[in-house]
Amino acid sequence: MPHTDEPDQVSRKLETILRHAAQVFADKGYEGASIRDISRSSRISLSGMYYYVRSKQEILYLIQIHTFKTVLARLQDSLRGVRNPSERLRILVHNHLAYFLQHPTEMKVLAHEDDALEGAYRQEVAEIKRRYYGIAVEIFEALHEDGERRRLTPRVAVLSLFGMMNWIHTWYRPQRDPQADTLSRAMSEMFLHGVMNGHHPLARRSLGNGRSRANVAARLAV
Amino acid sequence: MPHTDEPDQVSRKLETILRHAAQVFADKGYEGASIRDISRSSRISLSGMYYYVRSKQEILYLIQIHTFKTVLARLQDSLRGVRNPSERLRILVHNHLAYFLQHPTEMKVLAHEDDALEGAYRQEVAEIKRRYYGIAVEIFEALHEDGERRRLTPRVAVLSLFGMMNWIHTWYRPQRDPQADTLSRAMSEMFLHGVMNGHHPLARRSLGNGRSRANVAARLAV
DNA sequence: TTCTCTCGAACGAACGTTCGAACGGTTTCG
DNA sequence: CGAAACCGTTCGAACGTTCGTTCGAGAGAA
Repeated sequence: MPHTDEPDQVSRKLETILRHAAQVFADKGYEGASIRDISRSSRISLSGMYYYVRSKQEILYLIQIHTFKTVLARLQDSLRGVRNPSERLRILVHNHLAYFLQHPTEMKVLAHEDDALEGAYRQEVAEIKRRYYGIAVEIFEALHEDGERRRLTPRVAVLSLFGMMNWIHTWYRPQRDPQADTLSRAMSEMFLHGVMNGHHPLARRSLGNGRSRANVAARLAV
Repeated sequence: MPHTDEPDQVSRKLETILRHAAQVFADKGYEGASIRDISRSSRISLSGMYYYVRSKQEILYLIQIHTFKTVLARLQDSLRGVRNPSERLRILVHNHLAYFLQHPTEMKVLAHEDDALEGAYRQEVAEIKRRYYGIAVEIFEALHEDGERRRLTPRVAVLSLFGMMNWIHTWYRPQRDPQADTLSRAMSEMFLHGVMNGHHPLARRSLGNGRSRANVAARLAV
């Protein structure tokens, strides 16, 4: 029954497939999931899926590329016009986590099926990942631009930050854990100032200082 | 040919299987790897493997439980006698990363095949994980024992730290990246004091904020 | 008829697991 | 002492199932 009513029947159905596929991949892993699982879940016959999609790999590719492009585009949008490096860092963390928690299944597929793709698919996703990583490195380097000596390589710092954020898919429970705003503030603060915030790292002042200040810092976010 | 010379022929061969299995699981993922792959790699016939092992799940279980128990035991050993919370935290990070980098394949299997186990196998591993997590939480809470108000839930802080550490298996390259000592110092410092170490978090000098910064930002921006 | 979409049926390959035979060494016992 | 029975170990062959993918027929609108 072609040409019904909606804007684009084909891409709507492809979206349905990808939506269900992301769920199945998130549940059972890419290798553990079968096309039949996706077919059953999306109520499209097994062979019918191949009208919309070339292979199982392409399904994974489409999920990853779409998710990643969206996250990257939103980040660039949110970053536009913001110059302060700390603020830019907080925006990156918030952007990442907000999308993460809003689309947990896609993000799990992105984080967990990192090396399931092969060949051209793999390279295309890697290219976007590199751009995303590059933005983070630039932000990190700007943080230290005012002549402060560097204690960490940008690589280690940025990948550690990504680790914090991406690992969430293994433990986050919506009921139990803070929402995106709270969580991203917490992680930004952790990354920038550590959990011992208020104590100077070396000249450890033995006062219970910096209390209200820390509050304001969190609220003002700069 | 039973009873040759070595101490325990059977457990030696089981170890061989587990060693090769860890490599195969790390390369192709638990679901993506086949018993035949492990058989080929360890030079033991397909059916011969079942003399040493009950099932594919049991192979994964044995790898995970052994690795986890070893890491936990070493941690408890290294922690013995150390009271200072910061020092304890540094020991935990160093213990984790040192083992991680020394046994990268096992650690990847531990970190990546988190929910591949089922039933009793899964619960046994979860129990050890809980103990490990508990130690980290205790250390974190001791860090803040001196009346400082808490900005982070221990849960979020500790799981973020684990995220930093466990994510390493996705990016670490022995040639390129720092060794365990350097890396664990970097991550401990990051966790405790953040990457902005040296700046007080809030007392941001309100200079014409970032002329030179803005320059560089403009150059770097996306 | 042609074009877009759908799907039942089938393909060969690969999967985890099982079975029973065979091997060589040890133990038992006539 | 020699043969038979036994035991721990190994493995080729096969089991039933599931996998990703293909094919060709068919349905309905243009």
